[in-house]
Amino acid sequence: MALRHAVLATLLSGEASGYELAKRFDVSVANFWHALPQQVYTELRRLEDEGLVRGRAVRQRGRPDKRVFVITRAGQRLLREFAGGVAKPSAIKDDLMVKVQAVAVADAAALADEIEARGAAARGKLADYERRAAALADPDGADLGPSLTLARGIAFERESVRWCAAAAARLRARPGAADGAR
Amino acid sequence: MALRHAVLATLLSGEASGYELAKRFDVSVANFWHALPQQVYTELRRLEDEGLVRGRAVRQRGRPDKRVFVITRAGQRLLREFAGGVAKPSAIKDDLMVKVQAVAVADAAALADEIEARGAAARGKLADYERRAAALADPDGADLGPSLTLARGIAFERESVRWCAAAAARLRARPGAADGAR
DNA sequence: GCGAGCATGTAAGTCGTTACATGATTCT
DNA sequence: AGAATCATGTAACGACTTACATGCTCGC
Repeated sequence: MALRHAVLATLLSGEASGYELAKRFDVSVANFWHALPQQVYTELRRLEDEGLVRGRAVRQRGRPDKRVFVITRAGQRLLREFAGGVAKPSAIKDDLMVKVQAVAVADAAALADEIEARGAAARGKLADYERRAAALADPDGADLGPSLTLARGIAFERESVRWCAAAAARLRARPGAADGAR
Repeated sequence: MALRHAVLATLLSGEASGYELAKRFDVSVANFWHALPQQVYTELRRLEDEGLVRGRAVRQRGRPDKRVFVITRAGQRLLREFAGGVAKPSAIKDDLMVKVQAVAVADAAALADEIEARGAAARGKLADYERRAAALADPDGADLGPSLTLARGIAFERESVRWCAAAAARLRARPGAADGAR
């Protein structure tokens, strides 16, 4: 049960609907956490049942109605307790790196293409994070947390862009060019 | 079922026992994947049942006997099929970053300490990866895959070291010094 | 004698992913 | 007309984590 902490921490930056949170988790907060929309909805329901978040319905015109959630005092207390404990080591799972590790039995050219696509995606995320970092009102005060995690995300994506370019080049330049199957 | 691909890819670099693989997954291959010993043992048994790896017993003196595993042709075929498909986006989960995001309701000094400990761990990993990268026999040929994933790990850990130092400094220098509880 | 490292597993429970399900509105 | 976006969920299944279990050797 760690997704709940990620959800609560995200809500510190302001209220959000399940859908908005889901998008952040699916695409962009991939900075330090990742979750699917279904997970987020399920978790929000549980958090509400336990009084850690509060939701209210918002009528919209031209769009389906939605429910936006805010963190409660009990939620903040839970977060503080979580922050007091020991953090688990970070976990990374990256299919693409597994493929790279296995390039000896795979198609290097196709892999180079995929890596370049990943590099393009990283450039997109980078731009997004930089926009958000620039938009923070008080990067050394109230927004210190988000400012630090964004700084991390920016450094990470910059590094990704660099590595993807270098890796694709090395894969294309490698000696035993054609292989693919045996 | 993606752990199996990570195990098979790791075995491309040479045979290993369950214990050895477990350590690589628990500590160091955290570079691009992460798994607990129990998972590795369970997966190895399944892979052997399916003929994707082959194990043989090795008698040892002064130590318990062990079983070392090698990848089979069928295993290589499976890896190649995996490499041919589309890679899932990478997934990161980092408790420490959740804490950082939530620093507004937490103890900033304690967090700075923990971040510095993480930085020290990153320096350790970095040294390990650099040793391994230097030990590769043919970084642009047979060892291209491991060379690229190590390069990624090295860049990542270097960035971690930098970020940890900067983040700890900013947490200690922040305006509203004492907080912790409310 | 005790802790650390080597070496391998099982069982129960929690978490995450995939597939299914619905429905309105806006853009092409 | 069809695709994309907004908006929210349930159910089944597969993956992962935590707790439990065993036993030997080496160094302090």
